[in-house]
Amino acid sequence: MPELAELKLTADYVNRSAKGKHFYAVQKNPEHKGQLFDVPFNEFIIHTRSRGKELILFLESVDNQDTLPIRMTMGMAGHFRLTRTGEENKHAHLKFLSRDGYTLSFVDVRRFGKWKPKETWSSNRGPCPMTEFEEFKQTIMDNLDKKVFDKPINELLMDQKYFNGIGNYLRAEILYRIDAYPFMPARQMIKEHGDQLFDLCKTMPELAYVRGGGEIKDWNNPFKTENDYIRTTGSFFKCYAKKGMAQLIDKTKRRFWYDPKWKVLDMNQEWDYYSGMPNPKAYS
DNA sequence: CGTCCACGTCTAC
DNA sequence: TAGACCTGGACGG
Repeated sequence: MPELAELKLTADYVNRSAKGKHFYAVQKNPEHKGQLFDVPFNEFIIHTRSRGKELILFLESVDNQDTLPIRMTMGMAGHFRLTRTGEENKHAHLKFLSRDGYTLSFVDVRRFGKWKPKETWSSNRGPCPMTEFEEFKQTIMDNLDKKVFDKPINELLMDQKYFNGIGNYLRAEILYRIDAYPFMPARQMIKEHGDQLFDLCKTMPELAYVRGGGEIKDWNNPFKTENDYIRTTGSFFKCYAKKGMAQLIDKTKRRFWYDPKWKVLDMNQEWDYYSGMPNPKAYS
């Protein structure tokens, strides 16, 4: 999915696709459980912004100043596609029809993506590490005494309240680049390697963004040019799903990829005898 | 055919 | 802290 970089690429795609178009209708696939809503305008334009793993579509009336925001998340596979009207993808669940015969569709095979009209950014998600870097750092520093920072850093990185936009591949790529035990308590990691950790929470999504979404299977940056391929030779991924890396299923049932030098050999031991570091289980 | 796996949340015991 | 929510691709028999 869409993690931070893909959300930003999705926003770029929507802005570019909708540019100059006037839309007049919204349709929902009845299969989808999402809310059907009316757009109270005869004609509207669409623009969008992303923040972490959220995106807001702004439907703006052509006739007056009214705007209807739609808050969205992309789930595991959601994205937008512009097609000729009538040629929409089988899994297009929310469609905006334009006067010149095109449809901007929200396509989502697994239907984990969601939308909610009249809503803007969720209060339970923190600032975007890429576009609101100072606020992102400050929010964490202001809350460092909270109990949630006792959790191992590899688990806390998935917490959208503090790391909005970081997902399963980004946490692996971020922690792989820090020479420290990836299961240590988050507070300790932030105290000892905070500057590097914060920087990586910004630069890894930036790198994935310029490389067109981390080159993840099923996600292709529609704007990628031949020059981008040349400029970005080599995979973005050094750790996630790479042969030779260590992996384990974490407490939340997600697969965590990490440097085998920190390999946990016995999940039942409080201290890992190979790395000499505390076993992640000791913190769960 | 079957089982496992996937870039993420949600909510119900 | 299990499951629930979904489809489809990879791979095994």
